[in-house]
Amino acid sequence: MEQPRKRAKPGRNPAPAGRTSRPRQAEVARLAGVSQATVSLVLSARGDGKGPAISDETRQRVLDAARDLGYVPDPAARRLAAARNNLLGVFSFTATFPTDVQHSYYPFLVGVEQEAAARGYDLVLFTGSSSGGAGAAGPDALSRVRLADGCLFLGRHVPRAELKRLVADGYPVVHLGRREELEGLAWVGADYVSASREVVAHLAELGHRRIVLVREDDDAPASTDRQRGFLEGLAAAGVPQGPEAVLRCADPGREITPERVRALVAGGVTAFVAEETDTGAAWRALNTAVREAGLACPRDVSLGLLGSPPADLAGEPVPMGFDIPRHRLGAAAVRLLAALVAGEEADEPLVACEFRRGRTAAARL
Amino acid sequence: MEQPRKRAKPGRNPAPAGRTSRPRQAEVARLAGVSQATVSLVLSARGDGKGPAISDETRQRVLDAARDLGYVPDPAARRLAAARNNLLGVFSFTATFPTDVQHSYYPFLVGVEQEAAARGYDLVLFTGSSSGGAGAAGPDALSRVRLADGCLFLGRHVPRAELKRLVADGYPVVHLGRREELEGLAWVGADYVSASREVVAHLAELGHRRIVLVREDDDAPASTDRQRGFLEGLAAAGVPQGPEAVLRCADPGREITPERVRALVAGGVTAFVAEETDTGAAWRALNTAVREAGLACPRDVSLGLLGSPPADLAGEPVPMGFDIPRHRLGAAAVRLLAALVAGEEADEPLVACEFRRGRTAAARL
DNA sequence: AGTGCTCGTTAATGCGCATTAGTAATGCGC
DNA sequence: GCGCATTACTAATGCGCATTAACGAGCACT
Repeated sequence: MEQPRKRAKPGRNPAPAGRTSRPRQAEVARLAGVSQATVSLVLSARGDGKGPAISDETRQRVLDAARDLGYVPDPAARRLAAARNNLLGVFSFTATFPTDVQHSYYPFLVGVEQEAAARGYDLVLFTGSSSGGAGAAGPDALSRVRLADGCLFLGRHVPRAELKRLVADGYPVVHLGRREELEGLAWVGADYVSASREVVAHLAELGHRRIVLVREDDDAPASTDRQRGFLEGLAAAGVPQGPEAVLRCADPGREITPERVRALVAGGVTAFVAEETDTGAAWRALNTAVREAGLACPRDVSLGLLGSPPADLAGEPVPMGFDIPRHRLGAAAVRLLAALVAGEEADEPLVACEFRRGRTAAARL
Repeated sequence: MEQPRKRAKPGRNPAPAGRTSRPRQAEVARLAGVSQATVSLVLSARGDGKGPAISDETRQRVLDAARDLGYVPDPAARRLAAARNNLLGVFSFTATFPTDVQHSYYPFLVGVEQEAAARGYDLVLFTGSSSGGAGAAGPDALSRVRLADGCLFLGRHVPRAELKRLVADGYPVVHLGRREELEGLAWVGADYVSASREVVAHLAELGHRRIVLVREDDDAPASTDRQRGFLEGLAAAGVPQGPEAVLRCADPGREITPERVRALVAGGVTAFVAEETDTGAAWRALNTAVREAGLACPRDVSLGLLGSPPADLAGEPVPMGFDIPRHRLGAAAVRLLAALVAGEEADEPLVACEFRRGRTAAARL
């Protein structure tokens, strides 16, 4: 029998002797007087008593030892060995905490966080924004997220190719906001269509027949959905007016002039709705034009906002419209992601927006 | 020689046959006709040509193979092998934030996020709500942060004992805000002393000689530092007035009355400064009292604010004072933490505040 | 006493990669 | 033609954990 030649041991150097590193399962095992395997069995005990049984006494010794040492499993090792580590990623290409608080994803993150915590997941924030500096963050920028069991994506600047790759690899991904162009991409979104329809319905109930939508020149789903809901609402109210009821402006501030508003009103229009965007330009322009046209808001014309007003208009009367349930959106996203991670075929429906009565809509004179 | 008994091979099952998983280095190696080690060497080539040399031809073959297969490294394995997971924790309690970050901790987090991203770290968010996992935050709640390579702590409600434990274990921890009571705790903070001194110096330059500080009844470092800077500023201006120049109020709203202000002004006081706190009570009270005393702000008395004004006073004239560079504070905290994680002995100095000229201070009449 | 069980625990293994000792091949000098 | 250095690559190892076959002890029943 050939005796294998004794070789020195290559591989990593031992850990730096000086610093006491985080405790490993091996240390817990030593302290508890059991094997590393036992520690793993105890600490990763699955709810369903499937695995090998462990006596209560041993279990307690292990738990005590783990607590005493402050043991925390290494997510990387966990992920490598078990293909999961109870970590959910949140990836955003724009900074997750933008300087402008109002546009931040924070309300959304609150929902995400709550739901994730409730399900025993921790959150890892992957930031794509500044990592590359000049943007060229390399093709593997997104692959960092694979450290987590699944990942939530925020923002519309998520590179298609990378996302597609993740999806194709079967990696659990959920996109915030409707995004159907990518086959197999799971997403959660607010139901702008229904909410917008509801706003129109409300105006119709108040007796309005001629209603105009002011929107920006953008083809994002958030915009087109609102328009669709608006038109559906008109149809439902029995006043289908076709696309001429929509004012699509590249620059609402310039195009929505007092004169134009006055002309429309003179032509029989009694209500306007504006879409919400990051800048709030449409709503802002509409408001200004109406005021400068010398029209009083709930009295002469009714106004609606398909979304929430910009923060700096907090002082103004609350506009009739709807609020986006960012909390619930976040929670829904996590639920969906958790289902994907678990291999289930969950299907999270659109999240409904909340109608807001406000003070800018009144019965038609 | 004892022949070790032949045993069956335990361990993981082979990967589920169905799904074609993404390629590993081994597959790339096979395709390129080299060993896995070579693939690793090629793909993780460090800039400094330290490692073993690889011929250009081999390198190219490997790169081609990797590209053909669409190879993407597994971050979990990468981090496991590298013995660090490039994760930084951010621990905060949602409920309350210390005075230094009260307005919003976004600016701080922005800095954290950017700096972390720039250094290749990802962030793990721990908050009061999620830290308990299944809800109740047990005594070992803080233990969870060990998941990360190091952790940033915000707020003063971090349990001392737990923090101490982490520090004692050599776990890299950085606290936001001066915190010297805990031996060995690294922290970053704004230099309130210098900034407050500068505010006083500015007033002195304008000719003010009798200046009064309005502060709340709190012994937080943020408060005492401001007072110290204030007194140092007086001394530097050659008008040391001792502690009687400080109005320490448990309830500024009640104690800083118009009468009192009028009396002080009658007694020769020409300028007031207030500390910034989470509530902004001192500044608010001072402002109100001055107005109700019938004094015009820059004309009759000059005012200074040792910090930034509360958000709801955004409409008022910008107060003379200083701004806390929250953004840079966040970045500094990450730099410090990264140094600790790397085992370096970095020492992040206090971060300077920015003087703000404002419109509430004028030359003494 | 032997057989067949269940229960509790452990040894051994691999996840995918980085690292490094070792080896084979080649060049170089004398 | 023999060291010796250099170059190019590979084998072996371990990171920390989960998994599972195997093992030993205890027990009941032939």
